[in-house]
Amino acid sequence: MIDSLDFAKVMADETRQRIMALLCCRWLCVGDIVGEMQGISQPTVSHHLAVLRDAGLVHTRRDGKQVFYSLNQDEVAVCCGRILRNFAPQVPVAAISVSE
Amino acid sequence: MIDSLDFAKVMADETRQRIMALLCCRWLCVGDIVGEMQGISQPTVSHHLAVLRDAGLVHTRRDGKQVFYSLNQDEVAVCCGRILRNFAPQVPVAAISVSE
DNA sequence: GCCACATATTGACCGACATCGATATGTAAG
DNA sequence: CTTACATATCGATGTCGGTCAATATGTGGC
Repeated sequence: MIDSLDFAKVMADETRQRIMALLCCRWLCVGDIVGEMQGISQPTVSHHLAVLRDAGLVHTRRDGKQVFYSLNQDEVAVCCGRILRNFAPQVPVAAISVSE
Repeated sequence: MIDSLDFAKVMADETRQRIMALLCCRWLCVGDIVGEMQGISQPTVSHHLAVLRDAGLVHTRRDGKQVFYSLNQDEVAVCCGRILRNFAPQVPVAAISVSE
């Protein structure tokens, strides 16, 4: 349960957002993530996964030697709801464009 | 029109979020903002207002010697919508808690 | 014009964090 | 239990950005 500030800090990194995009709607193990992130070392990916894990923004599952991650979309939605409540209280929910 | 990454970077600072909260639903001039932000100097406040202005997250109005700012809630909502679209596409909009 | 006030910009400093190589930990196979 | 592989942690380095004092710019009054 992170607040708006911590959520923003976690999101405020390009590498992390790339990893989040990779993990959206699917499970990937660390090795596969490293494979998709050209130019980023394994320790760096592992570091970012730890940040995301500590923030509760990813799900984790171990399978043998591999550890799989996937994005916790519900938590993302909760954090966005918190930002909207704090900083856009007068905008009707229906007006928030989610499609396209 | 900033993307998810720049939006997160702008939001990822406590001082900026405090200023944004002050400017939510009302106009304040720089002097009044400085007055509310104890421990933060006028140049620092001005710097953060410039960041918010460049990001399009505040409205600006000059009145004589004073410059007034207020939060651009619509832009906040647009940016949150973008995050939801990118990182929570499978969460129904109705499930996003905005109240309370 | 000059002065007083409000805000913005500049330049320097410092802390936070992203990144890496090296190494440690964990796990399964043989 | 040793080896090989997958992931995590450590320590060092470099960069980015928040902060301030000092100064510049802008605005209205006289």
